[in-house]
Amino acid sequence: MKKSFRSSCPISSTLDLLGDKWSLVIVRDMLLFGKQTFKEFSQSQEGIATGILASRLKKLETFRLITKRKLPENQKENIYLLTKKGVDLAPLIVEVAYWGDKYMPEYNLELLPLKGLKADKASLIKQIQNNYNSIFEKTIR
Amino acid sequence: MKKSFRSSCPISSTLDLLGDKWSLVIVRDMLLFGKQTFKEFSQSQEGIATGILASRLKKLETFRLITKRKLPENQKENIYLLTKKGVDLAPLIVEVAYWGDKYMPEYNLELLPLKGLKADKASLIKQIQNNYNSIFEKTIR
DNA sequence: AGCGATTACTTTCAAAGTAGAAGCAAAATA
DNA sequence: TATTTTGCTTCTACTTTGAAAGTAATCGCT
Repeated sequence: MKKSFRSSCPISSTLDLLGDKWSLVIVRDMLLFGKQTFKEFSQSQEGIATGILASRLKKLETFRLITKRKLPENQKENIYLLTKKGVDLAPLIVEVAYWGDKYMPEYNLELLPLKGLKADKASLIKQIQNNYNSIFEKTIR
Repeated sequence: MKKSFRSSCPISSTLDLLGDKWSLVIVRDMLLFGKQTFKEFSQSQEGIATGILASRLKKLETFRLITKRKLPENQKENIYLLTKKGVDLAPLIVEVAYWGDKYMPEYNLELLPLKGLKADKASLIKQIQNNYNSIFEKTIR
């Protein structure tokens, strides 16, 4: 895994970390679809290869956007959860979704969790984050 | 140039187009630093290779995020300008900058055009877009 | 008009990254 | 105990990237 950053610019540094085709898709699946396990991620619409999925999960864990743990009642599955650093990507993801929905309509028809909520961006972000936090609570306790 | 999209999700489709390490750096340079020519882009802090720069400009032009033209008084330089579709990436870029500034402080020390403007995100976006529009007007007329 | 410098690329090629398939060990289930 | 599930790793082919060098058109100077 490469860990070098091209410059001291926060934009290019963020792109060094997340600027690939898969990292934010994984975060999307966690934040909007509540996915938590390797298997769930590997079944995304986009069809991520398991090797790439493994390397991306490792990178996100290394940079503390997600945590990996096992639940006491299940020693087989790993549970991946977003940290605050990861949940704080919600505004960025929402902006990506808005721009994509506006400018790539030929390819995008439905993104279920965001439907009918376009009026108020700030409350949409809040709702996504609150929803994730309740999933998080439900999972770890 | 690949033109295929993995799914009908606006997030993954946007990442198919812009999810690489360079496209948004070029948009940043146009939007925040007013860069307009191949030479100016090739002199970014991050040191983009000319081959990659050429391919990214072509892609951005193909998808109509930027336009390429020559000014009557200079047949040598190409002038690249953002379209509305490109300027509308301002909110996304601002979110990337905010997240990076918050979570990668060890690498990011200054991004000049955004300094001291963190209080009000919406007006920052507006200011960036208005500023770009005035650069645009100044250039083409 | 001639000449070197500048600009905007293109080409080349090795290195790195990606994608798909198969393999495998540990844990859970039958 | 045998089979399935889960979470990977490994393998191989293919694609993309990055650094350097090359090229053609235009410009600026004399």
